[in-house]
Amino acid sequence: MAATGTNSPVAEQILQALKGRGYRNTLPRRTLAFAIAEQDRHFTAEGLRRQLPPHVGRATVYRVLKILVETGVLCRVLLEDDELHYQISHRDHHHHLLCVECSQSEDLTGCDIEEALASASALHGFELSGHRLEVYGRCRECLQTGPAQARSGRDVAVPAK
Amino acid sequence: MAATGTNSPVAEQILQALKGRGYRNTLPRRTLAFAIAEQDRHFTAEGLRRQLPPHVGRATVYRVLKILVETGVLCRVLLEDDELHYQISHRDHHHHLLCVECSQSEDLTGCDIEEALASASALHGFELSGHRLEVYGRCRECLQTGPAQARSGRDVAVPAK
DNA sequence: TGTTTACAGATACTTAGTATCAATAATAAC
DNA sequence: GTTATTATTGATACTAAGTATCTGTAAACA
Repeated sequence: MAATGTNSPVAEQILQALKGRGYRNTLPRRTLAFAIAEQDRHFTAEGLRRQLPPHVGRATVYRVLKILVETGVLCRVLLEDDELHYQISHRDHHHHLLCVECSQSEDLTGCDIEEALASASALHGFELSGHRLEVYGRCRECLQTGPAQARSGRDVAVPAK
Repeated sequence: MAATGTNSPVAEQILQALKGRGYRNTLPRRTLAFAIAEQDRHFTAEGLRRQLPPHVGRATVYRVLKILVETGVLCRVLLEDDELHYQISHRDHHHHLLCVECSQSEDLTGCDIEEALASASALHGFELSGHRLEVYGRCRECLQTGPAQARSGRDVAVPAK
């Protein structure tokens, strides 16, 4: 079959995940899988759609994205400006270090907030059920190339005061 | 004037904050201030609007909310389902413990993630600029009244998988 | 009391996503 | 291979949340 000609392990992985869940292997889904595999940054649903041939409908894009998030293939990341993006997920529950300059993202490792959260919640009498954490900053590459620039504007994702 | 008759310290505080920033004291803003003061949970822009007399326009509601967030009077909280809510802010940068059952929220104290984040980011070569953290769970009251209930469904704000 | 100008509300638009539904194409059955 | 079943598609319309624009209005201040 045509599409598989372009050998893309990531796309194959996505299609496998769908197959494993009993979803059919359709042309739009293959198209989506290859398009997603080509993203090297996090992306929005609409941004992705713009990169697809026009015959792939909006609804289909959203439908497939939803399935892929449920399947664990993609995860959703929330940017500082509240924009919701998607990216390939490499592990189960994890957090992201998001570069506000180049949109690169890394999985945050070496940060054990789970324990701290658990004990803090306990102090409040809360039974912890989940949390969401996104971390924003500038990545190594951007720090090297672009000289830090007066860093104007808000620096945290909360009321600028 | 009618509205100020109802003595509400919170509303007064909101109006003061606006005044201090050079914003005019208008009828719609007074109406909004009193309505916000009456909220005992976090609320959405639309939800708030529905509680207002119809002559207060949509645009006005969103405009005032934006100003109040910038002013630090309100802060935005993000629920597990990505819904954006607003609530009165008591301090500068802080996080929330959100009860998924009764929508109560508490400021999370006794949780020093800043340091952990800083060192973890450093490991990745990131220069930290901000973060966002929301914690979900069940509050003391809900734990006592409603017996924990099989806790079906997702328990974390990440791909169900 | 009048003038300036911020603000209001109406309206239209945008973005992100969902619901509906008839036509189509994967898959399974034969 | 052909056919039947049914998931999936894309079009369309809709919703929710928010922004842009614009004209009339009303605060604030002199």
